[in-house]
Amino acid sequence: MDTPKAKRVTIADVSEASGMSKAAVSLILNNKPGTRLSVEATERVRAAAKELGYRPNVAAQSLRSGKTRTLGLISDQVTVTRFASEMITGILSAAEKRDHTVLIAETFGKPDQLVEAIEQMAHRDVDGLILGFMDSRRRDLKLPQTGLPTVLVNGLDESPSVAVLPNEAMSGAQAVQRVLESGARSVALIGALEGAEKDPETYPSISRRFASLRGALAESSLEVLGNWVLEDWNPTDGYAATTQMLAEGFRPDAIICANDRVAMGVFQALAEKGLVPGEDLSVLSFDDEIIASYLRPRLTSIRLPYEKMGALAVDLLLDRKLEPGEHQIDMPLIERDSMKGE
Amino acid sequence: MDTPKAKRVTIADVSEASGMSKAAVSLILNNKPGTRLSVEATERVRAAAKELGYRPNVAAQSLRSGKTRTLGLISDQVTVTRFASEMITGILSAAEKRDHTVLIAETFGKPDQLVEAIEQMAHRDVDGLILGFMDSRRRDLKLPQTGLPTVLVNGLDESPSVAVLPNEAMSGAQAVQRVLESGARSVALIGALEGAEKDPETYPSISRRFASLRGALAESSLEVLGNWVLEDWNPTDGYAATTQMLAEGFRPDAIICANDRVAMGVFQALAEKGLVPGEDLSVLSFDDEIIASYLRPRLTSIRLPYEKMGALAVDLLLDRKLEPGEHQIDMPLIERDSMKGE
DNA sequence: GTCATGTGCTAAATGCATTTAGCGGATTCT
DNA sequence: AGAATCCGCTAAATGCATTTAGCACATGAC
Repeated sequence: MDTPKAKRVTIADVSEASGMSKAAVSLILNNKPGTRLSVEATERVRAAAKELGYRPNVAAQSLRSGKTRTLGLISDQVTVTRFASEMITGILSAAEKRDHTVLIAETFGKPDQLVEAIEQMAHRDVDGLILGFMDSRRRDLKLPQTGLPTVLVNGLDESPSVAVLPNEAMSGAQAVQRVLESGARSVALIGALEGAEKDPETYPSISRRFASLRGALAESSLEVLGNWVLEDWNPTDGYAATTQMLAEGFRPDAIICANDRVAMGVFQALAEKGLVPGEDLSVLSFDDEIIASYLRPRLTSIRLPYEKMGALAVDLLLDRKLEPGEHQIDMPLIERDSMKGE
Repeated sequence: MDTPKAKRVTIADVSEASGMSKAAVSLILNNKPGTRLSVEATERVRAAAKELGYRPNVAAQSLRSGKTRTLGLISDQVTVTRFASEMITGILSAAEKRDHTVLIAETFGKPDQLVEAIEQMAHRDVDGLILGFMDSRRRDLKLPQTGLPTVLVNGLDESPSVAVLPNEAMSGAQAVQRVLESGARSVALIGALEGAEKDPETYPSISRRFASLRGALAESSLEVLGNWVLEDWNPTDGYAATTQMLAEGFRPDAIICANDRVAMGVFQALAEKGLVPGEDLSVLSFDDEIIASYLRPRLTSIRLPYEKMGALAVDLLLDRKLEPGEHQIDMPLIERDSMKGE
């Protein structure tokens, strides 16, 4: 029908072409140490392999070795926010560097889909599993016992596990530092989430972010204006809090926002009063979502380093660094136009 | 070291446990038609397989059949915008429905990386290839001859190929229809891209979007105000055009924006003049990126249906519908708060 | 009773790469 | 010279599922 039977080149073909046995070919092409094959033989084989365009059959290799050179990524959400995509990018490039490929599945946050996906992956004999989460809660994952080496990215399990998290313990201090450099004397903190902040076991990232923030604030000379607790971290929430704050007569030199979506609402409220971030006051935020660069002026934000987190997960898996515990990645401050000073 | 040798359950184990041959087990478990095995035998085998938790070894199956039940997705960008993620979601669920898994690679738009990725995928014996693009230009892809069935999503090749595109030929008419329903008499079209609009061969989506828009506008009773050509489709461009438009005294009943990023800039310019979309005038946009729902008021937008496009690509591949040509997916209008009427 | 069919099932080949045990010849040691 | 060692290389086993050819027995036709 199609091409006249584009037969696959196998090791047998290379063996025949080079006049050596299949065993010799395999030994040579895999650079096995301790073998005693002659230089000419080695060269003949390599030449023949190249000539024929030989590529070992991955299925056959897997069948023999039990290894697939494939990693599984199971994410709760691929679709929303820049995070999942960036994590995927990090994982993809790290895996490619080490000659592995990546199988992807998505659970939409449903526990049974997670189990299903894990079993799928186990069935496909992946060499390791990465579980990615879009919000870093601690969950009771109830992972099926597959024996697969597993790393969680941006999440924790009730059971001990290997986890990669953003270094939120430093993030707040960094923010306060930058606010001080802006020359501010007073600051408003918009976006505490009451439940989350007081439950560090369940919400490691949020609680650490705020603990770090409040600790640094307390040690600083900054005057903290009001206490702006939100229901949620959406633009509407930031907008409402800021409108209220301005109506109550507060006029901070700087605003620290819980995240970029909150900051977006803050920007809108400020714009309505003719206040321009970066000129009339400073605004600093967390996460560095895509909207941070869309906003006018562009938003300075402390970035969630998903790409590096994904890459580290791959390395941990492939280097067999699998003692349960947390690995943390620093969060860089992405300087744009919403902060005064510097 | 680990578990005491968690040996894999093979077909031989099932064979032994059920007292039937391996051949019989394979025949039964695969529901081969035309076989004449007794009902009791069939049941014994199924019971044994279930009991032991037998799962066929994928590598062995692939080795035998030459099929891997794996699809390759190569995307130029996973990281930016919601599109790639959504395409991945569509592909993932469609593939899962048909019991296939998906291998993913990213090229960052670099042609040599594309070739590299395709060869990787071919080497891994994927059953089909999906090439995803974030902006739908026609490109000279120079695909290596792998013989792999291939579908392009949101892109075209110079050579004939199977492609899935959004149905932009309808999108403009739909937009104009909605603007008429809003009760508008006049409209401004913000965001023509001169080069792209006049080069339908290279920019099928943009040119069709605008051709459709202009055609429908000409047939309608609407007065079209000004001609707002942009350099690029970023918030800044939309902001600048709108500011200028308002300064020149234009005051359209409705604004149609080239895409959501442009609309974001339009919103900012309107806000500065105290104009509220959905109340003082209507704003309609294209793409339905995440920011569309972040904006205040939330932006009504005609959606790029990436998820369905991805899913269709999978079906085309698995159904072997591979005659070169275009498949189009309708673009739904996502109603939110920025349009009057209805 | 004999030949032809039908029935239920299995042995063995196959796909491909990897790895171990070991063969035959050359060299070195005693 | 005979034994021990080394060298360069290969035959064959292995991993697992699928599929084809065909075996042994039962049933039916004449």
